[in-house]
Amino acid sequence: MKCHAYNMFFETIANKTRLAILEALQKKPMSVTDICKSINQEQSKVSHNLKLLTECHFIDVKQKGKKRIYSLNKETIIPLMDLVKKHVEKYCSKECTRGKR
Amino acid sequence: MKCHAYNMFFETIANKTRLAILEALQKKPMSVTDICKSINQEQSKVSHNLKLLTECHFIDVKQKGKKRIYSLNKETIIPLMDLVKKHVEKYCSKECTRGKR
DNA sequence: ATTTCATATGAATTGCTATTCATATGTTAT
DNA sequence: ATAACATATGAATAGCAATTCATATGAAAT
Repeated sequence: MKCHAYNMFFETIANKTRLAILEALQKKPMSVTDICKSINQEQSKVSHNLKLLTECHFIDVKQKGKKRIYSLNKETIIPLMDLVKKHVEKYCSKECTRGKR
Repeated sequence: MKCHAYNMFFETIANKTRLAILEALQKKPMSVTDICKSINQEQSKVSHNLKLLTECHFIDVKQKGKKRIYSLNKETIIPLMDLVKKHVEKYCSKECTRGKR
């Protein structure tokens, strides 16, 4: 197992802001400004996190006028989220043993 | 999306030590001591991390004599790792753009 | 009952990541 | 060329998780 790559994969996805971005992009591709509005977060914060998501190839960008349109890499993210959903539904449905850490 | 549960799922798995434990348990169920030897880490560190993995139902325990045998929840972890493996092979094969953060 | 082996746990500290703020860069229209 | 909009980036700080160390708990053997 390429442990470093795996670790980076999970570390990148294991973040409230980045998860919110990924969720937002499931609906449709969006510009940075739109993402900010959609998840109600500050622009520089969003940009920093978009960078990490892009580097991990969870999302793609293309320039469109002065905007940069980010879109989801559905091939990976959708099945991944499905897996997690199943797990969460099975084990965390009622009460989650553990609170926020 | 139950964002908190998703976040906890990923945060729990996004850790060098815990990934190593999960990998070790893919071979076979093991006691704490065996895990320590297998991944070459200290006992209290391993125990703390086993707790988190257990709370997320990534692993199970059963008592056997004075040992506690931990085993992998293969139903979730194996397909998950397969997904990540594919992604990593596709996008991170040669050079990973990004170094350790 | 006590010792030994096995594991868990609490609390302090270390270490790292996320956010923030200020500013730079890039793109288009005028 | 300059202004206005859109996004990216660097650096400092804030915030949180990981590790460590000491110790407690638990199980079985003597």
